[in-house]
Amino acid sequence: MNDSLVELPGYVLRRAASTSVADLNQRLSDVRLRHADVAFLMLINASAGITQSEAGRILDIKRANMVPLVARLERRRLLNRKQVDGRSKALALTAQGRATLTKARQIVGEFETDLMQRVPETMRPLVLPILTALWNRTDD
Amino acid sequence: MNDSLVELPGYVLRRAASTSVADLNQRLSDVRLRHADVAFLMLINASAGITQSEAGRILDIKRANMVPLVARLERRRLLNRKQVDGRSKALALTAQGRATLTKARQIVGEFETDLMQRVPETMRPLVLPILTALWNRTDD
DNA sequence: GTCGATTGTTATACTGTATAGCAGTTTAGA
DNA sequence: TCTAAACTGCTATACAGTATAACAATCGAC
Repeated sequence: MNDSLVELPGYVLRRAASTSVADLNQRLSDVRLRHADVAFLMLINASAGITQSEAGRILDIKRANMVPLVARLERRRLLNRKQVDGRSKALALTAQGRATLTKARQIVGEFETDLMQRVPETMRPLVLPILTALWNRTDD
Repeated sequence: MNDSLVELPGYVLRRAASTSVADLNQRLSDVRLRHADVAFLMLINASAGITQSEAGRILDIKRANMVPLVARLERRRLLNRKQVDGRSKALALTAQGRATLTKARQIVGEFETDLMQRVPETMRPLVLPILTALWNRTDD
């Protein structure tokens, strides 16, 4: 069996993800957000009125861990919550949240561009299909 | 700009890595190891006599964090340390370490196979090249 | 031979993530 | 309709991973 780490797709996948997360987080420090915050804000923006639980399911964030995440972004007035029934709370971006998201999106866009640029041009069209296949969204 | 998370390679990369790490860790619980342990053991096996610091540099593990990692594996008699000069300690696998690594390698092999199987056959040859390019090993 | 760099180490802190349990609410079926 | 099961947000807590700072001992280069 092959015993060099750099030839194990699983290992390289982990390392690639960890360096790219670090890179993105550093870039996002300009807007005092982390990568998970931006994913969360993007989701709310695209699905206004979504509940915490539902957002957690989509982003794979446990209910318990959504609490401090939402609280922090609410404290910064980037989103607000509205009781939709006795249990659920609907999330929506504030105007400030949308403005901050616009800035964050710019940063993410540059990051994604730079990320793709690392891949030789001929392979680029396969990056997303391959990563999506590796994700295997059904069993996460 | 594109605003769907599932179309952002960076996001999909993170999710793919996180589900695959969880998967591998679960499989490795049979031998009471985690993915980082196996990478470490594989490196020592391939480079007997490597020092802690050097291993840390290769695996991107901080010197301070190597200490409990090495201590735990040494306590389990999977590796031993030999003072090579006044500072450095050379790492090597014990017989038990090699035996455990053999089992772990089997598990990793199955994991890697299953991982690749998720990707349509025609794209498979590009998985490693693309992941390696995304890793961008020079700036980690 | 001295000074800067390196090694292993301790202590510490922060992030991310996981589980268990709780009160209140909703929903589905007997 | 009533009840049991499922769901929601939440608290408390724990653990893994990772980061920094500082230290003593040692090494290496000039």
